[in-house]
Parts: sequence; structure tokens; C-alpha cells
Amino acid sequence: MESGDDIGPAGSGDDGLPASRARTRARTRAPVMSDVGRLAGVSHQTVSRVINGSPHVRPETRERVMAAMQELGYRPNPVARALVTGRSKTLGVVSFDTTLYGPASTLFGIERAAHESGYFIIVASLEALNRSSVSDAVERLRRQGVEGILVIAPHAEAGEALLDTPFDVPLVAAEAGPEHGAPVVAVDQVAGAVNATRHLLDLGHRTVWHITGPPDFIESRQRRQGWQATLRAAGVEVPEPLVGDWSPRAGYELGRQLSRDPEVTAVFVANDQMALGVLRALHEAGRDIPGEVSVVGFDDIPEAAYFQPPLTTVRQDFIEMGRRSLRMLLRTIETGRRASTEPLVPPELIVRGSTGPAPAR
Amino acid sequence: MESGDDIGPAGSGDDGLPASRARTRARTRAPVMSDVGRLAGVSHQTVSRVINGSPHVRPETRERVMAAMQELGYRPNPVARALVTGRSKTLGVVSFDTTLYGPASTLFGIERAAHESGYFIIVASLEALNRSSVSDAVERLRRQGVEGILVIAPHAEAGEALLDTPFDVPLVAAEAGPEHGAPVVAVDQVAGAVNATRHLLDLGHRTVWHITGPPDFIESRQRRQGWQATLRAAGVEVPEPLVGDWSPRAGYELGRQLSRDPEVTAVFVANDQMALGVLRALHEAGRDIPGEVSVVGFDDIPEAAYFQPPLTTVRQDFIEMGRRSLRMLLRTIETGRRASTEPLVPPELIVRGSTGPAPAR
DNA sequence: CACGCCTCAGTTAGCGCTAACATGCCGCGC
DNA sequence: GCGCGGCATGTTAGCGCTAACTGAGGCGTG
Repeated sequence: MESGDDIGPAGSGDDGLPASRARTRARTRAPVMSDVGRLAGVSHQTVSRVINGSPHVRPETRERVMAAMQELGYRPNPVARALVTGRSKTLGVVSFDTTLYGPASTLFGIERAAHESGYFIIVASLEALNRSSVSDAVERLRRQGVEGILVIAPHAEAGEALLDTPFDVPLVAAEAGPEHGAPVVAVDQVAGAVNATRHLLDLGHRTVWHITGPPDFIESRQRRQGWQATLRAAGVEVPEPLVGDWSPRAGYELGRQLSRDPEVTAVFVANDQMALGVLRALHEAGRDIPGEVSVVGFDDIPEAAYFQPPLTTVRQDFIEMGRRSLRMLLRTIETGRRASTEPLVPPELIVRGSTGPAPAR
Repeated sequence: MESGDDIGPAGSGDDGLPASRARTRARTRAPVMSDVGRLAGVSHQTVSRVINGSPHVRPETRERVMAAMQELGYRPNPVARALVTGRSKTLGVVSFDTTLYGPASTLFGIERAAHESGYFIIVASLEALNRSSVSDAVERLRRQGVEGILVIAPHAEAGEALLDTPFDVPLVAAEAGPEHGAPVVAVDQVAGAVNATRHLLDLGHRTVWHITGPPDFIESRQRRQGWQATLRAAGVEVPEPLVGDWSPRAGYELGRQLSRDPEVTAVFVANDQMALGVLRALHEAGRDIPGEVSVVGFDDIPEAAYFQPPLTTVRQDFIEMGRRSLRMLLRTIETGRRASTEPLVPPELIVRGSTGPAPAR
């Protein structure tokens, strides 16, 4: 791009050539199509043809137009184009707390994929996780004229909110339960929990305790379900699960409870942050990991490999999730009808140092 | 144009009542201002007045118009409005790796603040951290018609790229060094490093070792500078700093090096993730924390309080950073000229269990 | 009672672009 | 020689909205 240098504040001199106009008008009005046309000696429509790559333009004319655009530092006005074509080339993403690793990574994957497809992403983050705030965000994005909406909705109520969602806007949900109106892209939480639990049982543990996330998160429910099903299938006792809130603090508090019970030799924690708290509580209680107690987390946050001991956990490929959901949204936009739900993305068990054979009794 | 109802596949019958059209056209063309006007028995301009809260509308008329909007499910077309007003109510954010806690939180703060001010945020994340990719992202956002741009630019080269940036778009840099063309909002990294280092010296440590971030990050440089200046001022030896890359892995590797040197009793690590690696390395080497070695991190990520031991660190208020930079950008847009750089946001030392008095020698 | 002025509404003219049609020109076949 | 079709371009008409003017009616003022 050559235009970089003709916009700066320094270019004051008038060297007589029309080229200097780009400089002097720096803070004037931006050039429009007909300005380009005038300079190139063609109509604005021909300029439009050049921009949109119409085949019916003589190469020579095309050259002249390009030169004129260059000279004026012309850039097409996307708003005007969007008005007439009805396509804004923007997509909306509704997300809760993009500070967390999961949503942040998903958003990142979405953005990357969108960029590759020539779309822009408008984010609307939620103040609170409830039905009306989701509908609200969706509504705001529609008002803004997005072509489609992606909802990162790990929360049950958020998922329900999608039912209120008007059908005239393409919409895809990521990380939501399968029970709602919109097509869903998600990681197979149940499978992840099954793998984690099975891993612990395979190590010889009599049964596996569980710390869940907040009950209104779909992921919490599904992980719990996978854990419970696995224990049932194995015909072992299903201990009462402890309910956390995803925070390391909750993990710590609940970990202290568990550490008092000598029966507890294996814990499946619903996310890595809580698992961190559990590790700490067990450590403080003098319980050896994995000698006396084994711990499995969920997510595989970048820190997990450096916990003490390194955390065995279930990896979710959030970036891939983002890409997939974007692809699905684009498909929905193109075909004009809601796509069906995609196959679940399989998670992967990453075995590290926080799990080991059950202690001899 | 009356063509609204001859577009849909279903709209064949003429049912006479305008009211019922709202239903039948559900999946047809979206209603526009004149549809509302017609239904309410006023001109489209009066509808516009109602929407924009003009005082010169009789309450009764206003009522009728509102009712008509309601009935048709009318929503104003933001694109058309943007075209005529020249204001898109969107801002662009350029950011590198929004997967990391810092940028993610800053983005979150920005988005919140933008929402409060009635703006939307378009994100453009960077593939790579270099000059051209930043200019590129800025360019893309301009093309999209944003009113202003916020660059989260912790990287030196990214900061330099701002120099290439055209002056005709309001632009604010967050987390950048002060040396560039754009106004900057940032946390006082030097002060943070000084506090951390001073804290360790005050505990009686002879000197303080340092693990830096990648040298091309401004934050790395400033933290290193604050650390070095403090040691110099105290008249103590300045050990050669070790260079990391922000990752826990790097912290671990470098921590292992440090753990071999019995002289090392205090380490200031440039971020919490690397500090985690250091804790682990020291632990494996059998060095007691904080008995034998004290460790201080930087950032205060949510996990830090649950490391073993809980990490003493320097807290940066990323959300506040986001808010401030957004405020500054809006000011720039309103006043039409680039604001001057804001005073630095002071960080806060959070003392936890990873630091203690120097061991007796 | 004429005049000015305010209130409330309507009419008109774009914003910058694309889509659809119109036009002039060329070469071709009969 | 003349019509005909395709190419390269111009002209016109909007997209849905706001801004700016226009106009009708009501009311206070000298």
C-alpha cells in the first residue's frame, strides 16, 4: 500500500501535480467514487466495476481507474455498500465473561476464522447470565445489522434464551446444550467426563468423587452426568458430588472437605481452576498427590502442566470449536436455513502427574 | 415502494387490513420507516422524529407511531442511519492473542465501557506481532468504517507500527510504550517492578534475581528497568537477568537454572505464568518457598492466590485500563484531535505466601 | 387586526454505493 | 447494405435513513 505517506500531516508543499491533492485534502472530505471517476475520466459506475472485478472493463480503463484510486487514496465506503447490498460482512458474537480461558479462546478461534472468510466480528459481552440479557445482546447485535449471530452459551438459561430468539437471523450456539432451537457446536462433555472417570477407575480406585461447576452450566451437568454414568456402569458407589463455582477458591474450600475423608482417593474436578484449589487443599492437609489422592481436571489451561503435581486433565480444543461454529454460521447464512447440529468435538484426556494407582489399603 | 408484500412466497392474498401484514410478512421483507408511517397515518419523517426523540411531536402522534412500530416489529436500519450521519457507532480494537489473561481482560473492560457509551466493538486480532500486521489490522478496521481504533500493543514493534498509522482516524494505544505517535493508556510497569523488588530487598534479601519476558515486549523492558534501577539505588549487585517468553514452561526451565545456585534467595518474575513454572522448579529442587527462596510474580491472574505457596505478585487492573483507554478514545473522537497521554495507572503489590525474610546465612 | 413566531407536520434532497436498464459501437452473416 | 448480438460504458433509480427546508395552523403582541 502506497497511501501511507500521503496522509501524514507533513505534506504541505504544492508541487503542481494533481498527485499533491491527496496530501492537501488529508483532513477534508474523503474521496468518493465519482471523484475517482472524474479523475480517471469515466463514470462512477465504471469505478464500481473495477472495484468489484467486473470482466466488462477494458484493461486500459481499469488501469486508469486504479491509478486514480491510488492517487486520491480512495477507499470504498463499506456502509454505503452494505446499505445497497444488504450485506454488512459483520457477525455478532454474544459471550459471557471473555476473561475466562474457555470463552476467550473460543472467541479467538471465531475471530480468526471470520477474518479468513472476510467477515468482521462484533462482540457483545453479557453483564449477567440470564435469559433477558442474552436476548438483549442478540437484539442489540441485530439492530447493528449483523448478518448472523454466534452465541457462546455455556449456561442453561442462556440456552433457553435462544428459544426467544427470532428466526429471521442466522444463529449458531457454541457450547450449549442440544435441547434448544438453534444448531449447536460443542465439545463432547460427557465423553470427556467418562474418560476422566474411567481413567481413575482403571487405576484401581474404588470410586471417584466429583466437584461440579455451578449447576446452571450445561457443562457442569454433562460432566456430572458422564461421571455418574461411568460409576454406575462400573457398579460402584456414587458419592454425593460437591458443588463449586469454577473458581480456585471453591476448589480449595471443597478440597479441604474432601481431604478430611480418608476414603477419598480419587477426585474428578469439573475444571482446572478448581482443581488447582483442590491440589492446594490436599497439599496443606498433608495428603500426597498422587500417592494418596489422584486428581483430574477439565479444560487443560496452559498453566495445568505446571501445577504441583502437573495436572491430569481433559483437553478441549476451544479454538477448533470457534472455527467450527463459525463455519456452521456461514453455512447457515449462505443456505438461508438453520443448519443441523454438528457432531460433537471429542475431547482428549491428558495424563500427567496428578493421577496414579490407588493406594494399597 | 409498495413491493414489500410481493416478495415473499406466501404473500398472495390481499386481506385489506394493514394490521395483519405484520404477521404475514414475518419472513418477508423487514418493515421500513415508511411502512410504519403509513400504518400510523404519518410521514416517514415523523417516524424518524419519534425515534430520535424530537420534542416537536404531539404526544398522541407519538403514541400512534410507537404502536405502529410495535405492531410491525420495526427496527431502524443502522446501516442507513450510519450512511447519512457518517457515524457508525462502532470502534475497532486491535489486539494480539486475546487468549492471554491480560489482553482478554483489557478487551473485556473496553467492551463493557463501549456498551455503556452506546458503541459497538469490532475486534481484529493479529496473526503475528509485527509492524505490517498491525498496520494491516488498522487498515481493515478503517475500511470497515469504525469511528476510532484502540490498539492493545504491548509489543515494541506493534508500537512502532502506530507511527505508520494515518492521522485521520482517532486512535489510542493501550499497554504501549510512551514513545509513539498515539496517546497511550498504560499501567505503570516500572513502579510495579520497583515495588516488587523493594519488597524483596526490604525482607532482607541481599539482591534480587529477575526473569524477564520476551525482550521485544515493552512490559518486559519496563519491568526489567524498574528492577534494575531499584537494585542500583540500593547499591547491591545486579545479577544477569534470565530471559523468558511468558510461558510457564520458560519459567520452569529458568527456575531450574536458578535452583542450582544457592546464592539465589529472591526472584522477581515478569509474569505469573512464568512464576508458576519457577515455583514448580524450585519445589522439585527441594528448595523451600519462602523459607529459602522468595518469588514475586506480575499480573495477579485469578489462579495466583492458589499456587503453592500463594503467589506474591503485582496486580494490574486490566479492566480499568480498558475503561480508561475507551474513555480517552471517545474524547478523541468528540474533540476531533488526539488527546494527550493519560497518567499511568498505578499497580498494586499483593503480598502472599511466596515471599518471606531472607534465610539466615 | 396584521404581523411575527412557535408548534407540528410534510416534502425534498441527498449520504455513497450497486443493480438494472440504456446507449453507442463494432464485427458478423445474409 | 442492414439488422443483430455482444462488448464497454453511461444513466437512472433506488437502498433506508436524516437534515433542511416548507407550510399550515394557533396565539400573543403592538
